[in-house]
Amino acid sequence: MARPSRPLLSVPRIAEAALALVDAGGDFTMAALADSLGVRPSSLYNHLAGREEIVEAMRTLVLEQGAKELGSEAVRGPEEAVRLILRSYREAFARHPRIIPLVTSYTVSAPAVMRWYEELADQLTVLGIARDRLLDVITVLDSLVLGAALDLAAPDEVWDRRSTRSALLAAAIAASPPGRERADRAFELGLDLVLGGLVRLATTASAGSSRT
Amino acid sequence: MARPSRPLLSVPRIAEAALALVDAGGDFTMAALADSLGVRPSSLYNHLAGREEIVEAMRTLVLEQGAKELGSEAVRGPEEAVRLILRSYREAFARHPRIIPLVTSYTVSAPAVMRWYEELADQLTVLGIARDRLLDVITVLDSLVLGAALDLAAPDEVWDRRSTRSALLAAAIAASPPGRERADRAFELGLDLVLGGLVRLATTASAGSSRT
DNA sequence: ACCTGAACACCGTTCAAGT
DNA sequence: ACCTGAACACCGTTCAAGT
Repeated sequence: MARPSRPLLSVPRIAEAALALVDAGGDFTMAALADSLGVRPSSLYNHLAGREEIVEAMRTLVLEQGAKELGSEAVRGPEEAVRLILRSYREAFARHPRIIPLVTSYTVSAPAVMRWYEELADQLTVLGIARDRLLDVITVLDSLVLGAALDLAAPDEVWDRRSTRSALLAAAIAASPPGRERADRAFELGLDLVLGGLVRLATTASAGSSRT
Repeated sequence: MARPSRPLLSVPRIAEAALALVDAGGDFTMAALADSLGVRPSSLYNHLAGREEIVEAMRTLVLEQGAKELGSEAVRGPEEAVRLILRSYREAFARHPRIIPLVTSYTVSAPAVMRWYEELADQLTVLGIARDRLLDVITVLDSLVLGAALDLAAPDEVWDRRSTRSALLAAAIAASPPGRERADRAFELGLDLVLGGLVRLATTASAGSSRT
């Protein structure tokens, strides 16, 4: 059939199909991806340079979905705003937890991702975080969210109860709800702990610099 | 030459050689690994079931190195103890940051890893964390450390200064030290924020439950 | 401009043969 | 028990040919 009158493929269509494969099976191959699009593997190279660019397109797709919800809610203040930003970022990954391992070693430059960090920087400044501390704080929040997202990709039983000889740890594992519920509760606790610390950091820093 | 009088290979030797390849190049292939051991690829299968088991052996190797330093220092109290545990875990990965992306999808059962969580559970209990909160807290700390470790595997320039239109974010990126120094400073800040929160959590919880 | 089909080098893994 | 060499199916990628 050679060239169709209208293109069968596009970068977003390819990324969506790849995401569906990863959601279902944890990974994708060029052959399976082409198959699911009703096309030959070599056709994909008319739209992207290769597998790596497909992964990049998937990440952009996921984060753009998350960014949509960002401005939609009324917010009571900067602390609440930071909470919402962090939650929405984690939830974007929570919808497709299995791409996380594919996406971890990368350079951030996609506009959709950058906007997320810009909003975060703004709200942290309103909260009172000093300029020279800003990127350290962003890095901490990034670590927490990425680690929490990673936790979502983990198996339901993160810790094997039978492989410990500690009664204390075994009991804690047994008492905790499984999988997603534990992950969600823990993330909210993490937000409480870190944001509590941030508010105090902002307060003490501004008290110290009030004579400037 | 067929079978040698003494085995040329062993699981630890294979894991070490694979780790050297990953440290140098970010990944390994069975062919390159066999080559670096002076052996044919098929020989590896006499010692492990396949590539996946090699990755597992590498993780165990890295975490055992980190666990060695664990009990060696005198400690002033449980908060300091928790700090040391978290630091040593992150530092184990910091020595081989490039394995982190290979190792992120989990099932914790290796004894070396379990001992780390046992010690953490003990010290958190001494600190005053309630039993029913224990696994949530461990999950938060796990997220922070894993996220911070992931940050170590990232390129020197995590954020591309030129791809943002926010003057605030651009200035923060420009002002921050590059690569490892930013990552280290941010991790220490993360420890301060979370542990501060944990101490307050322990205090308020024990105050609330004092009438039990 | 965009899909195809054949061909490429390379990948992880299996297994009978050898000592 | 442990290394070898040949063979396997599969992988991502290239490119001349077709419209």
